[in-house]
Amino acid sequence: MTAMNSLTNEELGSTAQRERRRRILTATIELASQGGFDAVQMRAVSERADVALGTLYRYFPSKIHLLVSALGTQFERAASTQSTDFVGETPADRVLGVLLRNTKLMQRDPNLTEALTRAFMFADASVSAEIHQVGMLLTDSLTKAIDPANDAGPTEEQVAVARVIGDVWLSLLVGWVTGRTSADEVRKSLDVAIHLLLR
Amino acid sequence: MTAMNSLTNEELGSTAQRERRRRILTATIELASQGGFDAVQMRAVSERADVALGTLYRYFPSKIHLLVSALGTQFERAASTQSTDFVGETPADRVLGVLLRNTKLMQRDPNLTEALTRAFMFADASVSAEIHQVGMLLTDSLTKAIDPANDAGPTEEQVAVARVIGDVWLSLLVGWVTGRTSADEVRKSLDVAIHLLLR
DNA sequence: ACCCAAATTGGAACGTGTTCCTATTATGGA
DNA sequence: TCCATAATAGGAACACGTTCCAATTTGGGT
Repeated sequence: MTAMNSLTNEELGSTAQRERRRRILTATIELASQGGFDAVQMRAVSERADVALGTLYRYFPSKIHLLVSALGTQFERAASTQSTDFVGETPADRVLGVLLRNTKLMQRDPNLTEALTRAFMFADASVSAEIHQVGMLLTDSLTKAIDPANDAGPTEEQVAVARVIGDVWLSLLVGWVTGRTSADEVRKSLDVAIHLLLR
Repeated sequence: MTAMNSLTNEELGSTAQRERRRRILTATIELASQGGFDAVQMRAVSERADVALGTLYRYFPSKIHLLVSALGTQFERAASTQSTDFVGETPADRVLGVLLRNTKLMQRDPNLTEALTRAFMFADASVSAEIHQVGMLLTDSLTKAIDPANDAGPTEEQVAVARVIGDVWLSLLVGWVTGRTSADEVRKSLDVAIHLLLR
């Protein structure tokens, strides 16, 4: 109970509380989607979610915690809706498929992506729990794309490669979000990096 | 004259102005080194550099511009003091050498690294000029490490590989700065990534 | 040496993230 | 049902990045 972590859905007792948490995250994503990082203002979130400002801070101890948690829920949703349909002969093709689909999804809502990505990158050590959860989701989906048939879990090497690819993807996403890399350059660089790493 | 970019040393007319700029960057690095990103407060920088707050903003239009520019000067200094002494037989060894040395340098001053890295990652499109400069310095030093004897400039492929390696390094640095990756993990992951990319 | 434009100073003011406090409301055990 | 405790509401207050302004200083051209 360190007041340092976001409250997860599981440790919330009553239905009303889970409902509050859901409203907060929904409001966050709506605001982010409309105006990006800057539009996610804590007062605005609390009003739209119909909670007091103090309550918002009890659920999420900072704007960054809030946004990274929102990113986590988005990733969970994405992971649950696409887990099994890998296309492609080679690991490189499948991984590229997964990442291009994710990239396209995110580029369809640039404001939301900007908000979530910048929060992720700006997060400090106090957000490591929330960050770690997102990192795991990403690495998992990549190792599965590398080796979909494997039930025994990925090898150390596969995890290492997946991590590197995830890192590259994140860097490229940051470049795109911050306007220094075009969508097309992201695709090309991703292609280059993946084929270098999975050959 | 869009007031959107940091003033570079070259476009500063008088000696007094160059001196002011130097004082500002020195103050920035000192404060960052002592207390990290949060300690670089614009009022504190202006006081320590003995410039008015408004002047500070005339030289650097935001805290992020200021920190990314400071990062640029650090990179320049590092690049000028180490440019020619590559050790190692293979490109992978030489690149690893360069990045491990840089990593060690940065890990010796964690607060400074935290401040500069987070600024770099948080920067938006308005900082692209400053960002681009840093990116060039990094990519250059990597392509030189890959192929030191080459006077004709790197190939497209070499640049692509260098960029990917730079991205991975930045992501790892962010992980370390935010406390989710240990220094040892950074070394190991770097080793893995480089040997995957340069083989 | 003088004048004008630009640069600098010093500080007030504003916006937004964060903290804090008191009054009120919900919750769970006796 | 009643009480003790926690949770929430409502909003003031504070910190720091940023903007703005009036007064002063600096520097270059004549």
